[in-house]
Amino acid sequence: MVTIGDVARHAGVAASTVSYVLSGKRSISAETRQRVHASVDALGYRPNASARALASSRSNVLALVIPLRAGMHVPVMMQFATAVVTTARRYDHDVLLLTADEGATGLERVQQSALVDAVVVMDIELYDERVPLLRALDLPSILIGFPLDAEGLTCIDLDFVGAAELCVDHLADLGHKRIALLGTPSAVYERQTGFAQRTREGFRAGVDRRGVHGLETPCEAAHEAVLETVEQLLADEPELTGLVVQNEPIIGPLLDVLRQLGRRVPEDMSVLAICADDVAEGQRPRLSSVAIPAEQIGQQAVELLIGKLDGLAPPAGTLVPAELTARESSGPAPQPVRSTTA
Amino acid sequence: MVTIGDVARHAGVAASTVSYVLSGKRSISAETRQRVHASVDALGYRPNASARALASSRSNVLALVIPLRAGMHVPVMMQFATAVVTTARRYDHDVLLLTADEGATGLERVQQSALVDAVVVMDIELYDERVPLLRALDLPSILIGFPLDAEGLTCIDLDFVGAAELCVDHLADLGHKRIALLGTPSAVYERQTGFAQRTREGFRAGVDRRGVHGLETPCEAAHEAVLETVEQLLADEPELTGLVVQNEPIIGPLLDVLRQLGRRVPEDMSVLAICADDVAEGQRPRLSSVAIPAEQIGQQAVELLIGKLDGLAPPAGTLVPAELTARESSGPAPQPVRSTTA
DNA sequence: TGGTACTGTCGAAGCGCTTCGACTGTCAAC
DNA sequence: GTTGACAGTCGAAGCGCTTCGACAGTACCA
Repeated sequence: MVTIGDVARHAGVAASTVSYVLSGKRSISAETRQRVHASVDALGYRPNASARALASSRSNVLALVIPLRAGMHVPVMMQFATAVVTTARRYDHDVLLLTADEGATGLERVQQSALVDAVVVMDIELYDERVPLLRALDLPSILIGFPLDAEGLTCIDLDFVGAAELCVDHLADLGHKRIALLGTPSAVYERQTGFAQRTREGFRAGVDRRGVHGLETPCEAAHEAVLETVEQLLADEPELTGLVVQNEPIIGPLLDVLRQLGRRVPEDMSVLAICADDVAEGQRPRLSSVAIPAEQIGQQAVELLIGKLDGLAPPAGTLVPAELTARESSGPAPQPVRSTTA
Repeated sequence: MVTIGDVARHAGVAASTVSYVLSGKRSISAETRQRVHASVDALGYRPNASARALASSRSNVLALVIPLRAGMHVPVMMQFATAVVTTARRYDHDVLLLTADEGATGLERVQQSALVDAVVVMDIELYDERVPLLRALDLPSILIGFPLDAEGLTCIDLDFVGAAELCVDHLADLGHKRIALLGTPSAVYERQTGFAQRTREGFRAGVDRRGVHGLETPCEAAHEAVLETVEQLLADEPELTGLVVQNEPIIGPLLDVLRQLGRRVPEDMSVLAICADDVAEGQRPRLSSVAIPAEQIGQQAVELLIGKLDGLAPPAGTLVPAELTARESSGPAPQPVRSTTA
């Protein structure tokens, strides 16, 4: 193991000089700088993370709290996680993985033991138990998702209210009068998960504003559940012609169910999804959708956090604007037919 | 921030005594021990991780290298990751997340900077570039998956050869004569990913041993690709009556395609999957399957690793035995029909 | 020509912990 | 009564780094 002292000796300078060359915190002559860098390379020096953390009280590690709960769609979470790790690395930070089941305790632990400098928290509920803790603990943090009371916290998320409104507008523009929101499993609503609640809120607002008729229902992930839910929806509203889906795992089954029930997409039923673009593209017909830009959000979250660590004042809340991409699954509302087929 | 010195003062002992009480590395009188614990609680003391790591050259952090590659099934990986984190916590360790795209470099980095004590590597290829590095780097490691040459390394995985053989045997026992392996996307084979290769190997061995006729094909994840692949399979082998699937995301589409092609499961076609139990249970009909016990493997991996850190000699390779659960999707082979239906 | 202001470098202190060796009693054994 | 062994505790050193203050040297201005 080669230490900073070895490098200093090799380069014929003091250890502190090596430190300053590496950190750039004081000006060093070009010549010395070069010599030090040469020695670093020659010896293959790599600073010891613990020593550095101890001396500087900065570990260069971020914690990422990922949810492991019922009804969460795993691939999307993974995209967030990946973006967080990749971006953190770009700013010379590593990422410690905390599972949400360690809950608030875990946050306290990593902060008090100075394991991490800051934390990224995913899957925020409207009344999240971690929120008061985060406010109290002076550990810089960013939430991916908005609690009801975001006072004093930095949050970022897709504008789900806007996403739902965009969907309603799109359908209304196409002439649909009776539409439904096929949501997440009910457990997600019961937990008061922010994104689900806000989507519902946006849906309601859109429906009111456009004067169309809107139904809402949660939906579990199993194939059978999808069938039942859709049948129920059609029983409640036989003239239903538009569906907004916020529930990635049921997208495949939903399209099957519609086929099975003899409803063509988009001729008889327009389907709009709030999901990752590749999922939308992967369906047949390709789904019109509002993308969940997980990568962008994850990246921006880390950048805001790093900014905070550098003393920048971040915006309190960042809503990433929703964008709708029209593909093949949405079209003009079918004309209501009476029994006049000949 | 309360330090060990504060605790010592509060308890009226030396700092080293506090340290020994906490680590148990020297015997301490019951009375002192109690006093120290009382002070720890009273002050809310939590050892500083960096200081501890620096002094003891043990960070109590494990690295987890997760794959982010084409064709990997995300939910299963997540199960591994979760099991690893949960188990690590049980042994008082944390988990640092490394993405595979930092590759070998990442491993070198975390080792040289003494960020982690050991590493869990997932998604091993037969000729994995990280394998020689892991052998060279003296960083305790465990691989989830087997490279071709596992000499000097500790590996653990499901016995995929056995899993495939079990599937072939099950079908052969039911009288099936012509079966096929519907595998992972071809990118996974091209990478020479161990689990895919070994499954294929077991399939071939089983087919030979039982004297049945076996086809093999990779399959991409899109719905259309599944349709094409199955049609091709049926064109090549019209009398096909058994399918072994190792490709979680296509399971849903596959069942649809079979329905669409008018093949009833299991009356006309038996389907066996190698997948997580909840996925198998979630289908209609419920799939007969060989489970991928991600949780168990992840847990055992960490336990082996912690053992290694404590100086225990681990077994070189651990193959978790495959187990087949017969559910509703497999049944006796249909009798071959000529055109004698009336 | 002296004062001022940098620039570039060094040495030492200190981050909070572990661990080694040393010291003090106690108690059993001879 | 020594002697040894051992349990229980302490102090000091040191892990590898950052950072602060000091200081020499150079440059510039009055």
